[in-house]
Amino acid sequence: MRRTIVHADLDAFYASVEQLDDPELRGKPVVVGGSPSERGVVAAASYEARAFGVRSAMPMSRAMRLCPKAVRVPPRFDRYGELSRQVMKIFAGVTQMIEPLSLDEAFLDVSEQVDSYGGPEALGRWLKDEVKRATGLTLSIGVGSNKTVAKVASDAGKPDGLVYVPRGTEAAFLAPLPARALWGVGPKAEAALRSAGITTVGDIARAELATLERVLGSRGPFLQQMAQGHDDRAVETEHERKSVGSETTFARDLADGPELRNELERVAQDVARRLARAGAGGRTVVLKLRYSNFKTITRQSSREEATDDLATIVSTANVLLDNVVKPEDKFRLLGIHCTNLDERGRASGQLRLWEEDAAAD
DNA sequence: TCTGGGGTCCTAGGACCC
DNA sequence: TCTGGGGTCCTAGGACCC
Repeated sequence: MRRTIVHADLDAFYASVEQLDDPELRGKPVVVGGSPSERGVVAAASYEARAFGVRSAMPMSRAMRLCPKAVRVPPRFDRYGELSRQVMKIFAGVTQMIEPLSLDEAFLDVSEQVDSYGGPEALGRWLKDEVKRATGLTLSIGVGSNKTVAKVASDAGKPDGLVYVPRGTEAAFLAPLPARALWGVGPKAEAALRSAGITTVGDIARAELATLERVLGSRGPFLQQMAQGHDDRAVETEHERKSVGSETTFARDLADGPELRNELERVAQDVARRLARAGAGGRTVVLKLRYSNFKTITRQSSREEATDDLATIVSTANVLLDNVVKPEDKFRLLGIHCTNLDERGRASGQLRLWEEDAAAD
């Protein structure tokens, strides 16, 4: 069947919201994220800040060095959630086949609706105009015959883009792009591909399958399919949550002691609260520790019955910590995750993406 | 330059069962 | 005193995405 898939992505979302709500910030470099003195990183940067080389996930200290005039704003996830819901409602007015990927991004299957909107580009234009009118935010749109093409197309047009890739031109559209443009190719895969002489999506499309499997393992065949413009993955409207977690990086490294154990309890409270809100319990408690040298370990413990009980989570995590900690250890991060969620949690998970926190830009 | 926090998925080894 | 093997669960680590 001939499908038409839209990928919609709000531009520099968190930073754009801050500029929307505070006119003083418009036209200025704005960086959303934690403070440099507390080891924060950039969650989103306005395009004015990006001009200085500031990027998402960059240490805030570096961002402020690159762009000393940047205005740093702490994130306001509740506000981003409000606007996200408004935008998702606009999408829902076009089709019920929506797969939100984060607060600012979604796939839409508009196969049934595209003709009545006057075609792919007209439908994309309508979405952009409607979002702009209702919220003041700019949206980038990619339209194509599958998810891969739609996603890459919206990335290609940013910001405020509208890129339509007609059926039959998928492979030609993708071929010149860097391998990194494909979903699932990160720094490691990119480096491994380069060492095999593969740098573009077109190279992946043409490569020997055996080479790709050697370099990328079991993902090789699927990535080649994507690179050739083939992707029959459906837009998934249901999402099962698999885990609930919380973690915190300390402003300064902590050795074992009351301060660290208090942080553990605080993190556990956050997890228990969010489990309760989701109506979920987990059978497995995972303790995550990052040492001052950035080495990260996890230790987990499973039980027969799922739980969302704070005291249980705290005591389980404390025992896991007891089992690994040495007196000379210093930690920069502690996290607790609950996995193997019970049925209640998985069932209620699908609503959360629409309603809850967050991913970066 | 000094590295967040929310997640998902995959791999690989070992225990255990039949 | 030289080997089973398939299935499932648990654990630990890592790549990747936003």
